[in-house]
Amino acid sequence: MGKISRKVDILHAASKVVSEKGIFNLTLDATAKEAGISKGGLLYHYPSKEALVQGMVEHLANNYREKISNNAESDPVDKGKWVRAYVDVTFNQAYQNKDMHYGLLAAKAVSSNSLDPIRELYSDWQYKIEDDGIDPIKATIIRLATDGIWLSELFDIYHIEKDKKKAVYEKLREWANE
Amino acid sequence: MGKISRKVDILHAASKVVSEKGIFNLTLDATAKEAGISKGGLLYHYPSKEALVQGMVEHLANNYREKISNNAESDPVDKGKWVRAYVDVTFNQAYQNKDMHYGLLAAKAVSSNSLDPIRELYSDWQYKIEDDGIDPIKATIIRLATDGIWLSELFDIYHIEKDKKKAVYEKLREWANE
DNA sequence: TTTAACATACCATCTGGACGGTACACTTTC
DNA sequence: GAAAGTGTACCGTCCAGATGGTATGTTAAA
Repeated sequence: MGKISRKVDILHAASKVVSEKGIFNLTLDATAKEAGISKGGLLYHYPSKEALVQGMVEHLANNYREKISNNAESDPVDKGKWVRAYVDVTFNQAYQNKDMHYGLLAAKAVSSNSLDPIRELYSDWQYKIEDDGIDPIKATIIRLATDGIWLSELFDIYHIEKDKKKAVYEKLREWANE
Repeated sequence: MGKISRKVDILHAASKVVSEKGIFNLTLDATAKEAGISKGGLLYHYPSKEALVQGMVEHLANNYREKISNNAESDPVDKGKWVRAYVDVTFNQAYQNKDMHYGLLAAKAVSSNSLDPIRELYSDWQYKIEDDGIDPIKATIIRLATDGIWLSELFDIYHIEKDKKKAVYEKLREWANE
């Protein structure tokens, strides 16, 4: 897209490779080709495959963190705002560049440390969600159900239908207000 | 363990490799070594890497299907029995040979078709859960939350604490009775 | 003219899997 | 009942191809 950040373009290219061809085909060659540069050019920006995957995870984590923060902070009601933000962003906003989730798949494959930024995010959210003014177990369940949707979709084991997804979304939102 | 089924031993060995060393190190050599046989011997039982992974997924799917069926059929109360069976088995029984879940990770990496047995299971359960005598959306949420736990654990992005897990379990069971 | 942003050529290593054997338990044939 | 044949369960070696990464250009902007 923009010429400003070729690095982000490369990240998108890598995600596309993973989503279309699987983790085993996330090679430097394939990523470079998808990004329209040579392998040398790719290695200039990301000096190793691990660095590339790290970049994917960090980009995803930063985007996600920012979106949820914005959402929670602009919520007029205090009680349950983090739970609502989590549900809202995951259901409605994160799916636009859903391909970026594939960075997690790659990270899980490459090395265990690569997932650290996401783990940190999660433990942070869990803390906020449990202190959100609603029953913490209920809040946790709402969060887990939300995770269940995107994880099973990322994993490709279960794709929920649009209508059902909307109904689930509405019920979860309802619970986040009680 | 038993000498009866070397094939199952091999499957366990492969799962162990994935869980300990990651998907990229699931090689025929590593699996053979872990199983205590040679590569040639391994290839006798599973003629290709894809066949090995296929074996892992099928084994997991069969075990899971059987456990849930037994659980549901022995439930004295009809209403909500499939939802309860799903929650019960996933929380309390599937975690004994949790390592087998790593077959899914391997399958996702190797080829898209390898996951078919699990997809079939899932669509089957979804059907039963929606026709279980309780509100289908609520039933779906219970199921999604259950998935959220094991998927995020498998993915290694969020590990729920024991106490919290128990509390979640009890609340989900409670909802499955309403 | 220096430096950022690439491209090209090349190498060392790893991996799947094909293949030729081996050991041994059955079974059939004579 | 011994010899010959047959199927099962392995072992160890070899190799073509793919892959991550290095080393060394090249070009265009500042």
